[in-house]
Amino acid sequence: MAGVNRARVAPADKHDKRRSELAESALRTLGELGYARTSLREIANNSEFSHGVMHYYFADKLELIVYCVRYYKARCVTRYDDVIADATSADGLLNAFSAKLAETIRDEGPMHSLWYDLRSQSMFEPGLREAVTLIDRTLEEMIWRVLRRYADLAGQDIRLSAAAAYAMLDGLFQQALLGHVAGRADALDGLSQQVRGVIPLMLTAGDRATRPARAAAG
Amino acid sequence: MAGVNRARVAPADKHDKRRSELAESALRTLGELGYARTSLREIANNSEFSHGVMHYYFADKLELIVYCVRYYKARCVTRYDDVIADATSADGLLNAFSAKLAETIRDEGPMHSLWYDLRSQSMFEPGLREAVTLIDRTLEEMIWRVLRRYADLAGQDIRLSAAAAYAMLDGLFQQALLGHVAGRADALDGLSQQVRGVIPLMLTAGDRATRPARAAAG
DNA sequence: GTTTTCCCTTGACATTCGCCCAGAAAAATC
DNA sequence: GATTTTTCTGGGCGAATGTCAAGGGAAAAC
Repeated sequence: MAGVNRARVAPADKHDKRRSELAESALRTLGELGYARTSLREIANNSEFSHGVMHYYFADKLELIVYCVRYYKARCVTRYDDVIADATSADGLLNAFSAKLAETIRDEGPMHSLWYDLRSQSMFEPGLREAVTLIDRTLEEMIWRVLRRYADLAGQDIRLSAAAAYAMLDGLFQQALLGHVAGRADALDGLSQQVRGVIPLMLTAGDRATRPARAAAG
Repeated sequence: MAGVNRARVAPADKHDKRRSELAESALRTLGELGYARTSLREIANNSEFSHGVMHYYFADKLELIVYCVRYYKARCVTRYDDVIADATSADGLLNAFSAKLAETIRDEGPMHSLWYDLRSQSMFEPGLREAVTLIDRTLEEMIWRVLRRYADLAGQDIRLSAAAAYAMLDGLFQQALLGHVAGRADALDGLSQQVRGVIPLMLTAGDRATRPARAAAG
């Protein structure tokens, strides 16, 4: 009844492909308006389909949102893998990573706004929690990979848990995003500067592999 | 036109008092349902008034929300002042502060959820930004006071900006809140542990005023 | 005691929402 | 080319929303 009849060729792929198209369109609208103000009709208006089709591919508004969140995740997982792979020195990694953080805010600001919006919504909407928790975990692992590579290049150990390291960097990132959205011109440069100053503190020695003591001033 | 007619006695005080009552009631509902799902009728239902009165005291839904946010701020400013005043040693301050952080999540969880909800909403709703930015700044100053007192007691210097320190601690706090709301039993203890491990890293020497190197493990 | 002012209730409004459905259009199958 | 299946359209439903207006009723002012 729910539409899981497969005849012969490859209808499942087609089905998923259309879902992805709709999700992509939905993400664009969600990124602009946020979770609360985005309606299925608005999503459909910004796509090439009518509003009825949303309910054909998604049982529920929540199912659409969750699908979008997972779909969005897929594009984030490998965002900093190049940075990790290309790095040849601790300082080089630090510079590339901090720059990339600022860059993704500049290039994909609305998407990040949406992420924080949805994560907040998950505190009130239990149906969102599983997907949100999974993404948060994935991001934590991503940060952890960066940090481990940085520690390797610096020849030192990390003295933080993966959870703590991610939480703190996420806090910096979020503040920078807020500043960026609010129009503060120095938000992005400030983020890079802060990250370059903070990450060395997460290693054991702290003062040897990087520039002098005072880290982020402004 | 907006209702600034004062006759004789003290109508302004009465007016503001009622606004505060309504704001308090609204905050209770907002904390439970979040910004998106809370309607003026729902707020009124959870109060002793009817839904029409909201528009009598607040021109707009947004004005009500902003008033609520500012009203909520007033109760937060001095939350850790006792901790600062009562502390006699760096370790004592650290323990008291980290415990208080976890305590406020346990006691006022919904209110904090609402705060993060509204802060996220401010990225889509420009009308919220001013109030949100102001609160964020106030919280930053609060954290900075704690950190400065801690540095004084430890006889060391802080090697972070106020913005960076707040952002990172806020990140830890937010993750703990998310875990707490999701039902993770170790979220609160984990926060205290993480904070006790992280804050010493924010000072110059890092390894002398506190316990050994490895800080937050789990 | 009458009038005026203020506070609040109640009901209604236009709009919008998620959801559902009957049927058209398109694609696949025979 | 006919038939079946899949995909999509557009309208409509009930419920909920923010906002507003008309009016009651109590307190204050005269």
